[in-house]
Amino acid sequence: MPATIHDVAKLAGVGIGTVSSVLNNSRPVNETTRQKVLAAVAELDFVPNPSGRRLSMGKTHTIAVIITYFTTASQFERLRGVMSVIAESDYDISLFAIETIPQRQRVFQTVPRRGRVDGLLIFSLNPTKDDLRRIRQENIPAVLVEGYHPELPHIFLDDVAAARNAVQYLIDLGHQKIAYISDYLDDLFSSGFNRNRYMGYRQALEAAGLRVRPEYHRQGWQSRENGRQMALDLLNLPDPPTAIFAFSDELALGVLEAARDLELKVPDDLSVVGYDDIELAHFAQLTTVRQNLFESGVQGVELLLDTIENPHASPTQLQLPTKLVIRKTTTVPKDKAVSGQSVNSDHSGLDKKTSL
Amino acid sequence: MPATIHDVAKLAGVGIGTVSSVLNNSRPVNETTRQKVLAAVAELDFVPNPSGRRLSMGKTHTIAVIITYFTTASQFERLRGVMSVIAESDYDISLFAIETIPQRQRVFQTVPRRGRVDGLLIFSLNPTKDDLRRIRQENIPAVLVEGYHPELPHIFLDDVAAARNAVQYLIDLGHQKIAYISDYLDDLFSSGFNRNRYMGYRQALEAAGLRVRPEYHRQGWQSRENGRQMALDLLNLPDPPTAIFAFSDELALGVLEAARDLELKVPDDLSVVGYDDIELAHFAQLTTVRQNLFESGVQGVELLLDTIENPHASPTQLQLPTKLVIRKTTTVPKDKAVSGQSVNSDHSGLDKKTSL
DNA sequence: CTGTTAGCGCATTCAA
DNA sequence: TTGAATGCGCTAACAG
Repeated sequence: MPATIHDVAKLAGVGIGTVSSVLNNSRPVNETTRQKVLAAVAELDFVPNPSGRRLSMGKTHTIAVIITYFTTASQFERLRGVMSVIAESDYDISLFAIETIPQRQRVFQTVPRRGRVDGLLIFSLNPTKDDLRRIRQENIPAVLVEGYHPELPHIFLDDVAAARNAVQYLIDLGHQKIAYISDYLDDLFSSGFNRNRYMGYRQALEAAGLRVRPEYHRQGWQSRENGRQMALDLLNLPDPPTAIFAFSDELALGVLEAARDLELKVPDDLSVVGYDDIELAHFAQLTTVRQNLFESGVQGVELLLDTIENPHASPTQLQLPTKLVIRKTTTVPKDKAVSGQSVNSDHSGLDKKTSL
Repeated sequence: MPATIHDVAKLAGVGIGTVSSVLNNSRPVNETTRQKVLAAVAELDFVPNPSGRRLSMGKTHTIAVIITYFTTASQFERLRGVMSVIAESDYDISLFAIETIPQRQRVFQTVPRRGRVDGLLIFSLNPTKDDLRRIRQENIPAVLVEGYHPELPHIFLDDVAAARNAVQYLIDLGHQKIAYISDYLDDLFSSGFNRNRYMGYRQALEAAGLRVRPEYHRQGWQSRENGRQMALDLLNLPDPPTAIFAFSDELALGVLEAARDLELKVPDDLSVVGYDDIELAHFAQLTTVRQNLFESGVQGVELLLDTIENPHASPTQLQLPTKLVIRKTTTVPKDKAVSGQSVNSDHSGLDKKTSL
């Protein structure tokens, strides 16, 4: 069994209070005794037992990261952002992935507890009334990343504008038949951002006097494979779209696969726009709405850490910028194309960016 | 402040021992009092404080997952495997990402402690002598995933054979100028598997009577961008390779980007083989060595959970199978190609697999 | 400046 | 079958 603070105290010939003081700099200690203690600590290779200190201090030094869509690359990039700042702090990360409704319930019932974690970082999920009640009752700091709640600090995007802007870009290119594929518009996992992106999509169409066709909107669980299926369905329609706007890059990659399956050339036969700008969007040369995922993770923990330190500040809301990154999956539709000319004909390899 | 076991006991009109017994089924309790306790638990929405529990039981119900190369998709797929089994257990996951030597030291110095975690799951890292000493001294269960140590349970691949097989395939296609790009052959982060893959590469060349050219081996930190750089260097050689075998898919994707930069056609101008078969290898139609990453995570935790339950079993070693998955980034080299014929000319979309 | 003690919340042993 | 007492390892308040 590992050494305890008592072993150290005995070996150093001091009391346990002194050892604790040395370890935590909690009160001045005579330099000589200090050295004796340090020597004993080194000798015994002593590291304080976290359970003991947690119990005593009423602080866990642990942050729960609650993640839905744990299968997607975008969540991983956020998590990487989180880990990069956590590595330099003295907090631990406890990871909770939720994929199903029962899991969601179990996690929200047991995790947001004082004595269990010091704070909650919640990705892409809006808390329900019950969730919020528990969070407030336990008085536990919580930050939403890609989520929204008036009473909780959160990091969000202007999804309506970003989506509208992206679809507007397609319209400007000359597209009139633009489809939208997305996650389910209303389920327990939606953070509402899905709905917002859909709204932006509609707004752009309506502003251009284009009809919103219900058959051009497909919904399904987030995965590349589902993106492929939904795109296949759309492209097999009697009057298929010439452009597809996807709720996420994950789905957009599926669209690209579907185009390949059907031997359609992208962008000439089909334009595709994604959302997120995951690392692989660059590889796939996907035109997409960039949100800085890594950064959202970084800002999220930092905000949470602040909130833990300073619990009584009013909830901060942080809006992250988005950018339409134009790469090589979008161009003018075939019937509008002037022969021999293509909007995306350059091969500079440089991303062209349009500020939102 | 949340309710404690004392609050429950008082409300139910019983002793705390009884409450504990009900909660843990640790001794028979009269059905009537049992119901009273349960009612009080529900009323107060009581959940035991884990720190108290841990301290008392000397068990943390927490597993540390130590991950290097946390930036890569392959590690994420492993982690997903881990989370899928953890969700059904009553263990928590504590995540430690290590990217630098100091981080590595700090993590291995503080994390493998009884009272801190119940077990260690280590990804793609071989423990040093010091690491092992601490692990044994603390008597803490540890499992290596994509790692090797004679005294520790581990999950590994036959990397030598898998790499040899992959390079052999390139040779069979007619390639003679085959390069290898990899992680640094010897740094503290290498799990030795890198060296093994290099060995397989050499063996295949030597068996075919091909010269091993030092300038055809490049080393660099794992990232797509580095893969691109290394490939660029290789392809700008006076006598460039006609095929590149990459230590990982991450690097291989960088090679594909480099080819695009140079306007080389893959596979006609350059064949590329990766290693791992991450999800995006499918999207990129990359020929690669498949190791089932998700599965390795699953097997890893399961093995660890077993070891925690049953600490005195002798260390299990599990070899996972690999498969060369042939997609569309490999073909016969240009000078050998019979005009109009291409080995990979079919477009069935089905992966052709070769068992190792 | 430092040793001693109380108590954090729980499981468990010892009595009853 | 159950209540009370003990201790897990630590921090912090208290007393010197």
